[in-house]
Amino acid sequence: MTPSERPVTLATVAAEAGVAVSTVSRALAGDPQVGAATAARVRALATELGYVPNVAARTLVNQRSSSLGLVTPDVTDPFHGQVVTGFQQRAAERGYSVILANGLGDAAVERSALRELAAHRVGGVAALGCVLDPAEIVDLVARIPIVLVAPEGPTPSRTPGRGRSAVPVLRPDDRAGMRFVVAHLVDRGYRRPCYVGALGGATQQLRWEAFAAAVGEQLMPVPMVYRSEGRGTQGLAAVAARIAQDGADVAVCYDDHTALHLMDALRHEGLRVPEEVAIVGFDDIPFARIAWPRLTTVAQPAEDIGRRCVDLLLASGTSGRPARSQVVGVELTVRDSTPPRPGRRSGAVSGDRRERRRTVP
Amino acid sequence: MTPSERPVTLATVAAEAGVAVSTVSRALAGDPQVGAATAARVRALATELGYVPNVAARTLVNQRSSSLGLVTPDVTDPFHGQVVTGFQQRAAERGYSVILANGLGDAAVERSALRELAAHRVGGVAALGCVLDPAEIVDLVARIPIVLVAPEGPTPSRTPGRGRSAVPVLRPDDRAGMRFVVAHLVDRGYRRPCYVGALGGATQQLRWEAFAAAVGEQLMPVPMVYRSEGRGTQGLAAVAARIAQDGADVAVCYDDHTALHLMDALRHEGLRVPEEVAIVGFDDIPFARIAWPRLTTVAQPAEDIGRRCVDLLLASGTSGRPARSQVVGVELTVRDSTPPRPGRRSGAVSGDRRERRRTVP
DNA sequence: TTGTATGCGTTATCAC
DNA sequence: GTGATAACGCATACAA
Repeated sequence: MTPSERPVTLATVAAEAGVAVSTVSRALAGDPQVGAATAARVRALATELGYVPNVAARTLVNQRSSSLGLVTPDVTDPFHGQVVTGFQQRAAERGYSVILANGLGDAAVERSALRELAAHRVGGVAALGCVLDPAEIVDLVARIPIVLVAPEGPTPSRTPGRGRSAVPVLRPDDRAGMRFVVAHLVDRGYRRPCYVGALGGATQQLRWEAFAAAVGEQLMPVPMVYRSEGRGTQGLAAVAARIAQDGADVAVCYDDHTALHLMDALRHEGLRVPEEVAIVGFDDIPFARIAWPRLTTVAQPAEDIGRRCVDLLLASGTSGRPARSQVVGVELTVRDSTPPRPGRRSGAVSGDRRERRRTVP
Repeated sequence: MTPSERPVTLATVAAEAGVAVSTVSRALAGDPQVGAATAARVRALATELGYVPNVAARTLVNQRSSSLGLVTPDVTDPFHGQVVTGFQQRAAERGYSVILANGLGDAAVERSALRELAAHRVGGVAALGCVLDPAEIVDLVARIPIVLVAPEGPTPSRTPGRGRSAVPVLRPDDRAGMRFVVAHLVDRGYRRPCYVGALGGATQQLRWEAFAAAVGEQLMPVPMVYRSEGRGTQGLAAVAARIAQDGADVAVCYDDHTALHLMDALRHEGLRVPEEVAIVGFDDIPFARIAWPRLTTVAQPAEDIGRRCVDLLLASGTSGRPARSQVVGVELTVRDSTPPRPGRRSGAVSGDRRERRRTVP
């Protein structure tokens, strides 16, 4: 209201109210020790003067900040965007701000992002799809609670879900997801599946392995694997051409983004989707639902993952112990990109949407 | 490296190096006044001890923080996501962190978000699609530089582009965009356009007005207007049904999100897109390119808008004057959702790759 | 070239 | 109940 030249602090309010700064601090903090009359007077004066607390000062004296750090490769990716939304919401609910840092999938950028967050003395850091070595990550953030979501860096020990590794990791249940997918494809009469993904990331590797294992369990023929180069449709043009040649009847993709681009590339190649080649994705991003054909995919609870990160971080901050790694449950969302294969008996499921769920320890 | 019990500060390094804190501070800041030898020794010691500067303390003494605030309705929206990415990148380039706050299109949430940013004493605030009254916004952030991107709140004065309003605003050039669209539609032989949007926002209103004006300039018949209720396909089902009834040959949509959902709804209604109803979007989000048919749309330079916000904010911070409002240029991206209308001569538009494929029911 | 001292705005620990 | 005061970690004007 009244635009004052100098910023209004506790001292300003104290002077105006004729009390000490400590009293103002207590009154504004809701300390029951202060008299009801003074408290009311001070509070009224504070709002009137437009007092706004200074978090920097507060952080300094409290030795702990009211912000959490979130590093993500790219907010533009819908899946990451949803995680960010969930993280942001839950953080706000618990009185925390969010400092967002993009890693861009680049080690150097991620490093400086983490350093920055460490400098902010944030109450915790969640890192999505980090390419850095987990060991280096814990080193960078020092003693700040951290949680890794589907890290892409080198895996320190291949004991997923069992022994407690030094750094807590959240991962979708790729095994279960791919089992759902393969069971669904068998049920719908598909016989020649192939897999489409890129190279490099740990998640890429794990997901492919999960698919291969599921295919083995169902005694399906060993699928072809196609590696896309770079993101976008152009990288998938070559893949589409080879799929057309090899005659796969369904392409299981690393994620929805790949799946949607593959659809586009396949059509460009003259193939009809899903009549000639069916498609399966992973993530269930919002656009999977309005693509044409609507995409059958494995749904990850993206926003929930974001929320869970906040809870883990805050719990870890108060307990002092690092959180435990978790496997996040997934569901199969059946849509129109995997119709029943003609000439095969399909399971007597008439509806087009069905969700199965399975929880994992 | 060496996990110390107490956090390592300037004092820690100073004690270890046998110099004063001020010397360490200067050495680490790259002050040429300190001796080369001491500087090197101090710097080595700092990294060895794992010293990380404390931004809270730095902010407190500098009276200005090295963070910028960004409030957005929802990061999940691809357009906003891209703006966030650009903002984030440019901020990092200039040594700033980004505090992200979701407004969720709710006045109360936005209010507390802005209050939070004010408490952080950020160096500037960019607000995307804020529903709050601009007057209240400037009041909330006090003397912090601010820029509004396509605000949805009540417009204080209808003098777009001319007189300097109190708060700087960035807006896409809806007029130009819609002129491009209508010219393109006329050229392709469309005669019965309609407009699909929602109610409420200022941007909604301005965009519709821009479209109506462009239609008038081209002497096209006055278009039907359909208002969708809520987001998503369900809200557009009724619209699709009425479009089928009324017989429009092209639907110009408020944004790509609406356009993509409308495509889905129209197909659900049994209409073929784009053969029976063509579609035009606005924004050019990444998925516009891989939708089927690929979406003709007006491209906004989303990431550039984000970057520009940072520059405006920082310039405003140093100059002390608020930035000037700007109109952001847009381009028409012609894809497959607006093919030449059969039976009409279409202008010999060359250079646009267009791919016509048969529709699969 | 380096050290000393002060203050940034808050909270917390004392005394009154 | 309330007031004075000491930190918190850092940058800087000033002294040496």
